[in-house]
Amino acid sequence: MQNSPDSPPPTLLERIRSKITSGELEPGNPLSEVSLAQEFDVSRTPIREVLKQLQLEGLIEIRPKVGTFIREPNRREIVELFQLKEVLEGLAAALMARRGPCPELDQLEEIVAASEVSSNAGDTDTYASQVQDFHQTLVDGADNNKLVEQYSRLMNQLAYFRLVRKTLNHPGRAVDSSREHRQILTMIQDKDPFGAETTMRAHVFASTQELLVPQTRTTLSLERDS
Amino acid sequence: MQNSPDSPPPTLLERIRSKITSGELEPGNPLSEVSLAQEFDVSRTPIREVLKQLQLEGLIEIRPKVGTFIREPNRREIVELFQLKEVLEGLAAALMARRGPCPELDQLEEIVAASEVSSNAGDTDTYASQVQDFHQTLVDGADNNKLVEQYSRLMNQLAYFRLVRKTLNHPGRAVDSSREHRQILTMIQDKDPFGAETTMRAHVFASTQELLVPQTRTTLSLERDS
DNA sequence: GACCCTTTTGATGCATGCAACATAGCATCG
DNA sequence: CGATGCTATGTTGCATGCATCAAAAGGGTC
Repeated sequence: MQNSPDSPPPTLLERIRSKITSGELEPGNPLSEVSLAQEFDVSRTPIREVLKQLQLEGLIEIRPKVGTFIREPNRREIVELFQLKEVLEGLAAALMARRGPCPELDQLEEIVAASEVSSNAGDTDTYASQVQDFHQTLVDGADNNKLVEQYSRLMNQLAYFRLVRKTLNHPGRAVDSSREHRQILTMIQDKDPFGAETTMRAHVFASTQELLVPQTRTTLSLERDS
Repeated sequence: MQNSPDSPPPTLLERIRSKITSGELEPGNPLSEVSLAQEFDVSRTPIREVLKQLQLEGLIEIRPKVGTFIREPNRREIVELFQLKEVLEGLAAALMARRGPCPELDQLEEIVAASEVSSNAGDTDTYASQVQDFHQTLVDGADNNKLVEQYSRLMNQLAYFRLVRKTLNHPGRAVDSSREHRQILTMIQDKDPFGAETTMRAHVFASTQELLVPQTRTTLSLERDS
């Protein structure tokens, strides 16, 4: 009994999507309908429906009569997606601050406390997953289902996990990031929507800059190792 | 030769979607696959693919083994969608202000000028379409394709056109709205991203309030008329 | 008359087969 | 030797048929 009773089995859509977002399949790789059909032991028809939807989500590209390929967002698209990420997470912070106490707020407190430990310890693996949790919990805590939907689509497109690790490898970013998380949490607890949103956006922007200009921090890492 | 050479014929997805968003089909109405297949002279297979995608967009609900129905967003969902609309259009205004001169900026100038005329004249029909143009042009002018995508999905879900008319029927709202448009335009021209975003968000918020609390303005209109 | 069980109906879910087309490899010709 | 046209192959696009299931309709019983 691996499954808890109320967790439905993942749909075909989710299973195929996770094959892509998990990085199991390289960008540019062709995705044959027949091979997917064999792999998941269904016919081509449901596979085709899934692929069409994944195309709509921007994860794959279906070139008619040619084939289906995993899409790799180019730099411009990544910038565009991060601009959206900034305002969506900013909105989440503001909504959560307005909302007041809720289960997600307690979770946030725990996550931030734990992440302060791991960031100071330099445990980037643990911290990376805590960063994920922080942002996801914040979006969930906004109590806006449509926001959750749009946000998850966005994160799927970014294949975010592939990128976060890179950022956090920049020494010093983890502790900075952790401090920013604490600030945001405090502002939410103080019911300061404007402050929470502004700080959140600055935080996302800073993380984005780390990602898009990786060289600067890498230079710093050399200093640390010496 | 109705079609201009570079405008592709609307896809099946677009045709069926427009049947829903145009209000041609009432919410709650069943959408049979076979009847749609007959109407568009294709088989059920492509229809099914389209319906699955429309479900993902939130426009319809597919109840397995039962049927497909046009979804009507409830009040809570509408509030959620407008919260998103606020930040997305705010982002668009900020990006456009940062961007500087562009074709869309000139279009905006023309639209605002024309809408000032129609709003003062009380021509709500004309003004309603100009409002549409204003917001769409602003989003287009942000030069962020992902934003355009998310925004259009959002507007489809809102079936916005059905609602705008109601708002503008509130006497006085049109002129207020028009004045706000002018303010936003000026701030974009002045390259003031923060001001443009803030004003845009306030504008969207005000319009939303008009929609969700229709009674207030009706009361005010009595005062104004007296 | 109300309730429950059975039947019927109509819808979707999926498998399969064929058609259409883009691409690559190869033979042919200049 | 290079360019061009042809053919082979693999892919998607779509139509159709059957299986499956939910909900309504009907009949029987209490």
